Amino acid sequence: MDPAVVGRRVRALREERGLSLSTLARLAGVGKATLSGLEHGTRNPTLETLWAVTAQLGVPFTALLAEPTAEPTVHGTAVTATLLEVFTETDATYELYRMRVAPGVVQLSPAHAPGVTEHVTVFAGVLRAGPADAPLTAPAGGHLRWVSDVPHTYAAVGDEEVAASLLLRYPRR
Amino acid sequence: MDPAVVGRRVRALREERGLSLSTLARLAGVGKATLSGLEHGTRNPTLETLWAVTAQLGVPFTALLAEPTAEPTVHGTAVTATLLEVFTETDATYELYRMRVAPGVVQLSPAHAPGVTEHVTVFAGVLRAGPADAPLTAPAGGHLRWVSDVPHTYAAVGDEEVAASLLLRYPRR
DNA sequence: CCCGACTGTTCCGTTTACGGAACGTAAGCG
DNA sequence: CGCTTACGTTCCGTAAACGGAACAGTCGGG
Repeated sequence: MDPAVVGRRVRALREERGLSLSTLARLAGVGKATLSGLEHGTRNPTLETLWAVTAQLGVPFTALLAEPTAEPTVHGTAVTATLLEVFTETDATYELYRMRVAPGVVQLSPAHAPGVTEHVTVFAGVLRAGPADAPLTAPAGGHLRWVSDVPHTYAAVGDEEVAASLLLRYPRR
Repeated sequence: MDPAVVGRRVRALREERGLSLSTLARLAGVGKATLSGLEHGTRNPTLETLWAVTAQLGVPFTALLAEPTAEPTVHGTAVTATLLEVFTETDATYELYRMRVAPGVVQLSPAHAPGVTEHVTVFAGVLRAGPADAPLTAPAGGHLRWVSDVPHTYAAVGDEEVAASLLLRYPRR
């Protein structure tokens, strides 16, 4: 586990909220040196420190700490996906994945059950995905949706690895 | 946050697995004194220590850090949202929320920073949301997207509560 | 009985995370 | 231009978390 990762996330969350390092340190009741070191990953923060900071940011620990292990991960030729959450509703079940697509390879996935749809939101890179005969393209920040009861493909456009979230919707039969 | 709670959970998890304190300490690469103090709540463990111990137990941090209910960031009258994950990319950070919208109320939320976009995928119910002057509508399985640097609204259409996932995208400055 | 191997706790010297103060820097204002 | 205010980083003495060793207690075998 990389403390630098935690640091970057804290900094990102702080800046999203428009808080300065000084004010967050004051609100959380920790020293500025502590917070600075935490964000830089040059310190090994204490549970108490982490708690104080995350409480001020209104963020659960989960959001800060990359999942350690035991997460179901699916590996394909180009795609690796880790299951984050499963939402069960009355008429459908949703599976939320964190997805990464390696560049230079095209992955072909078989058809799912009838009515299954996929929603992809691209975080970084450019993704071409969708039905094998008519794939769609989306850049970072973009969103794709298709009905995946036909064979479909995933591919990164260009040299950059694609990061995205994948939401699978399985209608109740 | 009570360190004693964390300690009791670690001890419980360790004993469930039939591990002795000594062996867990050795496996995790921490001192026995450290682990003993951690389980008793008489220490304020370091991120590194927690990581080492939980990794050996095969347990995500979440399981340790009491907050079964977490903290729903109650946006207000109609919407309750809980932060599930934060994704940090090079040009943007993403916050993924689980969202529920109560029927019969319309919620108005203030504008976010420039460039922030919201992606909503509806799981159940019918959602009307988006810029206050031009809201969009989506049924279960549908998807909405808008730029949220203007005031925006959330409302459930009909009597059914809306369940959805909300993805907030904050571009890097 | 002892003995060895094991349990978990306590002691202790070293390492280091802590917060306050001092620092360099940048932006706003007369 | 100063002067002020706020920013984030670095310095530093103190407090405490760290691992190793020594400790008492318990079990099972020769």
